[in-house]
Amino acid sequence: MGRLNIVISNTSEKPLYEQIKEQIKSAILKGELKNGELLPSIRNFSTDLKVSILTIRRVYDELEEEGFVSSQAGKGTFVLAGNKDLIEDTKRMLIEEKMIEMVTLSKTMGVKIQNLHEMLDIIYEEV
Amino acid sequence: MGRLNIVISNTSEKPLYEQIKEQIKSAILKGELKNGELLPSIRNFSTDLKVSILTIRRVYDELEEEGFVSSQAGKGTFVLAGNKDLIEDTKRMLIEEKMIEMVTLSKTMGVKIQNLHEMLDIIYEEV
Amino acid sequence: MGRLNIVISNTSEKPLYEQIKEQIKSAILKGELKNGELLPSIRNFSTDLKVSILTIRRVYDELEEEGFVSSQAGKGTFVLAGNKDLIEDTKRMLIEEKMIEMVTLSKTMGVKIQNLHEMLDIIYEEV
Amino acid sequence: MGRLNIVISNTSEKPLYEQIKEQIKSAILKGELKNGELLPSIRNFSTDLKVSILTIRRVYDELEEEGFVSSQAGKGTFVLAGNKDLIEDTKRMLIEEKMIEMVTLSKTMGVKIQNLHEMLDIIYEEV
DNA sequence: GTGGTCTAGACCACG
DNA sequence: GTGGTCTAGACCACC
Repeated sequence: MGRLNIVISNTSEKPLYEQIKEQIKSAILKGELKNGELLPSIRNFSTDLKVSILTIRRVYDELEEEGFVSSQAGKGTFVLAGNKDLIEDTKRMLIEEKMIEMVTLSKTMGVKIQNLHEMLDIIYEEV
Repeated sequence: MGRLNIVISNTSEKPLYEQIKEQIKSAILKGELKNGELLPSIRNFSTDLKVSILTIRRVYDELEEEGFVSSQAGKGTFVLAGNKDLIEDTKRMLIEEKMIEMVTLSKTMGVKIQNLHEMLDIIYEEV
Repeated sequence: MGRLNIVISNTSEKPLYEQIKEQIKSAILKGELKNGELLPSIRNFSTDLKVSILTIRRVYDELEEEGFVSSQAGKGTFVLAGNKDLIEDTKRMLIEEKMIEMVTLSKTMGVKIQNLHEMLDIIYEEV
Repeated sequence: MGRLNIVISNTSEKPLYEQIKEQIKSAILKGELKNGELLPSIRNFSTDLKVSILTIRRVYDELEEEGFVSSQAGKGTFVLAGNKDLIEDTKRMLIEEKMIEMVTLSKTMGVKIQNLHEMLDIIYEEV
């Protein structure tokens, strides 16, 4: 399968299942995980990541609900990256969401659009 | 005192104390609450907002810890907006934080800086 | 609260969480549970129904996801029946779904529409 | 033999054996498979459909149990469509089952019989 | 008190 | 082997 490096932070305030879920989703969106690829079995994955089976199950359940994977009893859990629209829409949606938060905050504080463009250039270089 | 309209949403997933705290902080950053202004007493405030006294106490405690207000026994809780650096730094920090999140996400998805500038203009108009 | 009689069948092939979920949803759709009503706490409910806490949690989680209830830490789980469109759409959708299954089956077996109308009248009287 | 086009969906949530079984049963009920016809051998069938021999064995076993086929060691598996009553009863039973589900649901939601007749006409046209 | 998250097991149907 | 469901506990933040 494609590379799948999951990093779990115990100090993060985010739930484990959400951290794992986001990283898998991100790997699909970035194209690192391709259509039809088999994800690790629930048991193996939970052993590798040292988390409960239920945590991984929740990850797979929610990813399936959102249309990114398909789980089949007796077979495993597969990546569904065939739906290009879903992939692209999700990308744009995620970015827009963050940008709206930032712009809303900026406006309430009286920050001008020019300053934001400048900040954007600087930050895009740095990160 | 300056304008201080607190809106509490029971359907929000954010804790009550955080909603209240953010709105007070925002009012200070926007300059609606000026240096030295007296905030409502814990008792009055909790009555007005129909929340527990403990909730307001937590709000004031955390705001004091962050340096935005000062509580003095027997006198009340005052706004500390005199420290211009704190105010400006806090503004920039909050915005930068959001922008870094967004840019990081965009880069992992291969979105170009031009597209972000375009999105920024559009969203700045809309929100 | 409104009446909330949950009947669990251990012999049903349906998962427990689905049986419970459907009965709550049905009670909301029938108007037996009104907007704003407080559902039993997860702990009490699981004790009453003699099922695991996790099972009830899953019920509430999915009902929240579908927009029928709202859970708030420290407060409880409330009925959201205010959205009339959601309620009516859900009703029609559920019935349509079943009817499409039936009609599809009937057509593949060469059953005429007249026969279906007759069966419908008979069954509507009986059940 | 009569026409026997089996379509297997890997994304369906239904077990493979059930998908295959239903399609054979449906072909018998529709008259596409006639009395006495020889079904493919377990070995050939499993090769054609690219499924396990165990899966086909289960299909034939259950169909035999329900009286739709007869397996004879050394000869093969034959369609039993001679029993007209079984065929017709099965048809009506399957449809009735679905219709009862739908009507029960409709009644609990206060839907009138007229509306059901109207929906029936519309759906019969569309599907 | 409440829900939100997590663990460490288990049994089942399916392939 | 796989995922689907379920149990019986636990700790946390919030109110």
